[in-house]
Amino acid sequence: MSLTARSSGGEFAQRVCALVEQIPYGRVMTYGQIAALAGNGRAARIVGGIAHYGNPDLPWHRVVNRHGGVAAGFPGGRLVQKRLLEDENIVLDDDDAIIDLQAYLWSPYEA
DNA sequence: CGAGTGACCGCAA
DNA sequence: ATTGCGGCCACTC
Repeated sequence: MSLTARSSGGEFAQRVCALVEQIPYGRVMTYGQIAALAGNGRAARIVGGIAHYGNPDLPWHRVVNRHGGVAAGFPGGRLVQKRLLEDENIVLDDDDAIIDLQAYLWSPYEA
């Protein structure tokens, strides 16, 4: 049907996908926040699962963990994601690949 | 249909 | 400061 790609039929997953897709350039969101906005602040892990099985076209590189850094699992490694974030003018910490959430954390209410 | 799993989060030694 | 453990919920095979 319309959900051609691995769309994760769950409603929760679709909301997560929508939020990630709406993350603007140069901004990031945390798994916990996305999960909370999707309806379950405790389902942060599910967000990661959706990222793995969900639509690969979404800017998952703009999604970071509570520490403001990319977690494992990203295709290529944190170096790849770090590069993608830097490509969006996002400043990362030296080698920890940690970004300033207070500066880049975005929320749909801010839009 | 059932069980396992995970791109997390928070807390405890 | 670091390391380890459990819990929690939805998705996939």
